[in-house]
Amino acid sequence: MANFHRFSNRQLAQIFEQIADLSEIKGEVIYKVLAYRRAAESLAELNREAFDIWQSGKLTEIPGVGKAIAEKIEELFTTGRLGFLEKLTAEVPPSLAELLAVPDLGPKKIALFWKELGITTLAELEEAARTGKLRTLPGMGEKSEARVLAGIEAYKRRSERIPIGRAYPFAQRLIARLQAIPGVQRVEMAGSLRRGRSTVGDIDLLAAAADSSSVMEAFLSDPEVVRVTASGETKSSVEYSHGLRAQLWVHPPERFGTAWQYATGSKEHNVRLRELALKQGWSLSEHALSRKDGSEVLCSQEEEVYAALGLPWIPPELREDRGEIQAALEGKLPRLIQLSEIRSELHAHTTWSDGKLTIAELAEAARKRGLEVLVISDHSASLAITGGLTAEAALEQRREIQRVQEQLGDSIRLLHGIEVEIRADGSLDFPDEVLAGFDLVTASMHTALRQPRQQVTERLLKVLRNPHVDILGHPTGRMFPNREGADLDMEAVLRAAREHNVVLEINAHPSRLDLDDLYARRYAEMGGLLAINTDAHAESDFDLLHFGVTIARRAWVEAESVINTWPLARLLAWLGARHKG
DNA sequence: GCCGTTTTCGGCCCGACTGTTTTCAGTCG
Repeated sequence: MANFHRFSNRQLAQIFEQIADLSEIKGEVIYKVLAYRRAAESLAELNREAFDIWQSGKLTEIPGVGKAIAEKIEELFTTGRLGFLEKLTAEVPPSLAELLAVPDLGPKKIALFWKELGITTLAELEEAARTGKLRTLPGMGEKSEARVLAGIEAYKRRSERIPIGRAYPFAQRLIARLQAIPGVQRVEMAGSLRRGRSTVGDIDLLAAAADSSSVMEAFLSDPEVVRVTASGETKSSVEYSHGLRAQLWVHPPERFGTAWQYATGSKEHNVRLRELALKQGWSLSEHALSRKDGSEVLCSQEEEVYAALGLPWIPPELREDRGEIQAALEGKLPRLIQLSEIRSELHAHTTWSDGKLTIAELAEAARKRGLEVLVISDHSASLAITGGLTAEAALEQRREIQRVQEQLGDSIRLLHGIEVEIRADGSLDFPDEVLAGFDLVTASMHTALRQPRQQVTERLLKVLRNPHVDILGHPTGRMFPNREGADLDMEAVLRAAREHNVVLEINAHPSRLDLDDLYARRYAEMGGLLAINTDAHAESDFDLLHFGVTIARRAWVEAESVINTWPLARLLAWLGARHKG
């Protein structure tokens, strides 16, 4: 048995990203650079291990991976090294790649600074800019030099990508302000925020107005704006005091459809769409669909853009160049789950552990939102910080739930669940006979997430074999922005969950969003069932449900695969069948 | 370097904004 080097998808993606960066600075043909970059992106969002795909001899089936890149991946797996990259880094100092992340610095300028001034690091670049050396270079002037310094500062204070839970409410406030401006017909979110990515780089907004000047001015002069990074007639960008950035496009209402389609992206989706347009004799831009003779077709609605290309409207959550255009061409787009189809909350906490509401208050909050079923599922004892339940307390809680149910009548159905703690050794807080008493058992990990891959994977496999476990809660344990999830062999976890018919949770809290869209898609494709839960600890948490639904939509998931969409009778029948088996 | 219901060779999205090189290159999304 050969000793292979098991690079993760992420490691492979980083390697090809580095090749792309250094090749670009070197001045390599741009299409090679783009090919490496596309392969890197493709690897990064693969929902299976490239290593496994290599072992089955199917590397070139990965989009963007052809013969040359497949050979490089194979070299990495078999030797642990890549001769091509070693040659490249001998030629182009690898420290230059970091400079590409500085705003307004691209490969051409970086190559210029390197070749003319020998600059290879950020510190050297800053020094050269401060001492006026950059302005002497061809194509550079005082303003460009100042721009480099500003870029370096922006890079240093640059926040990481923003969790959607933070960006979304801020975007809503911005929209409300802009909508109040006379002449503005409509303001919408665009970009990765509209596509529902878990983190966003900046907030993209699009306004419809015949005349852009007043809305642009309002956008730029907002009291929270600390810096204007671009300002034009149709597009402006700003930075706010708390580090968020936003970008606003303004287009006339009759062109809103093409503009919104463009501003929503993703870039890759747009590229594919424009390629398709070209094949059909169109040129597609944010302004219009145009023919070669210069004639234009204007679209005020997005649907018209897609329809002109012979496609059904593609929901924004799918626009990631993950096969959605092909599916649309074939009429095989999924009928994505919608927020309104959710009937039950299966994971919520009360004052019996670390929740803020009593059972009655929680039930009322759920009922007010139209939920038909609420599973009370507090923490179990070993998660001491939450004041988790002992087996005795759980029995007491069950009686309390029954009492509250009697008061509520049939306005909402309460079930008694538990979020039982998965201990470090993979055992659960409660013995089987206690677990058997609950209507629904969710098992979750909160501690010892840093265990080595094999250990933490085994730990979950053991849990999944337990017939009392119905749902695996927030499977990886990740938390935005700081805590990485456990280093799981996800393929093994998904297979085991499927084998034992365990439901995987998409935890809707914006700091979790766990499972993520890639693995949720994989699990649904395997025929597995999902649950979308808010993990509510307070009343307002119920309103975070849409974030979870968005993850499911990004995962191409239909309502049928999500048990929260099932009517009570079906849910109970399913639970009953599980617990008998 | 990848890819193929117009191509196994010859393509590979499109436009705004900025600064500098007075007609365009670089960067970005």
